[in-house]
Amino acid sequence: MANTKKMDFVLLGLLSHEPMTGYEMKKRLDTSLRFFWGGSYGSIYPTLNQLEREGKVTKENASSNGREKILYSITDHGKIILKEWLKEPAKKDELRYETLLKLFFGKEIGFNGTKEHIERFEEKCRGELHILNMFAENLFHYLGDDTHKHYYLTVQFGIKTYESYLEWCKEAKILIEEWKNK
Amino acid sequence: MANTKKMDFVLLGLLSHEPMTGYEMKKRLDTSLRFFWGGSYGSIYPTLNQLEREGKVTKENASSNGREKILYSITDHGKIILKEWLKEPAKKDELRYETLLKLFFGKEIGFNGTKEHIERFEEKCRGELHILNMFAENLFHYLGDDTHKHYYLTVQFGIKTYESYLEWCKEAKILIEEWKNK
DNA sequence: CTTACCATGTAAGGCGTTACATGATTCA
DNA sequence: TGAATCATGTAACGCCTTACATGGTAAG
Repeated sequence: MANTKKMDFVLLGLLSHEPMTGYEMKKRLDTSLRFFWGGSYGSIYPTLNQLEREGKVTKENASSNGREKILYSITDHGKIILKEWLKEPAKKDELRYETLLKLFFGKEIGFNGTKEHIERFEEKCRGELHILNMFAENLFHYLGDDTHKHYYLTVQFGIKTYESYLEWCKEAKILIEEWKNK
Repeated sequence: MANTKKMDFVLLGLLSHEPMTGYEMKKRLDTSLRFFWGGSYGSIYPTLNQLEREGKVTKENASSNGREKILYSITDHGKIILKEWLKEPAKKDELRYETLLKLFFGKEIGFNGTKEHIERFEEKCRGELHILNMFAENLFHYLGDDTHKHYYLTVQFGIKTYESYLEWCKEAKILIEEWKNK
């Protein structure tokens, strides 16, 4: 069964930016990467241990006072593995929208139900777009740095995407109104 | 552990359009739904049997000559279950793009590597957009029918999305050229 | 003093893909 | 006659989330 797991590369990638704890990696997944990737502690911590066994990261005890804390760093070997993967073409770009599924089968609930789904989606998009715009604004001050430049590209991708979603929402609602009144 | 499985609703939804075989459902997943949903035989056939045990679909032997063939139909109970789910707000709209992951960590391979990823992505988008445009053209002749109207909405969503992806590719490549020459 | 946050980890179990297994028909 | 397509299904196994378990610190 093939290697479909990406978490190791995600964690190596984060550590290529700077050493950090597992907890911090989770936060990055929930903020910077949240638009296009995710992951839970249940997959982060075991993967981190696996990476250490494979010599791709090193642990360093950074507990202060009584608070447990493990700082992870990427090794040279880890960097090589990461680079190899980064150079390979991306294999899977996948979108899974329940909203579209419900729209596709929407005949069963009628245009009013469909419209409600679109309006909920619209609200969510506005929220996401707002967050991404803030990210972009902040990032703008750090564009001297290559890491931030790459980050910026993905943020711009998100902004473009959500803007087009919102346009679609508008048009879709107009279409539905037309269809309803016929 | 919660019910995260959606395949039952997908199959019920397809059968709400018309009775069909498991093989045909797989084809729909690979064509009409391919932009926003997927699934393999390994999850289709077992789910179909489960749905029958639950009284949500019925089987009908439609073998002709020696070729095995099972036609599935949705039951009244199945329709009720489907409608209930359709009325609920969508819970998860998820995008997982390896391309964006490789871009995010792109510092490790430099702007040339990043640019290659974008160009590959661009080509893929052009292909997808071409397919979606053909779908839209064909669908245009069937817009009298509500099922096709809902299908049309999702196709328009895909078209908008890929068009914005292509715009982003163009802009991202310009940015990268600027960054490279500095 | 209590809530939010920092911090690490395991166990159970669901979900879904890949690979395998089988066999008929249609078309070039 | 060989390749593509129609057609159904199972087994192994990997991956990931949810829920649980634990405990310290900072701020109000």
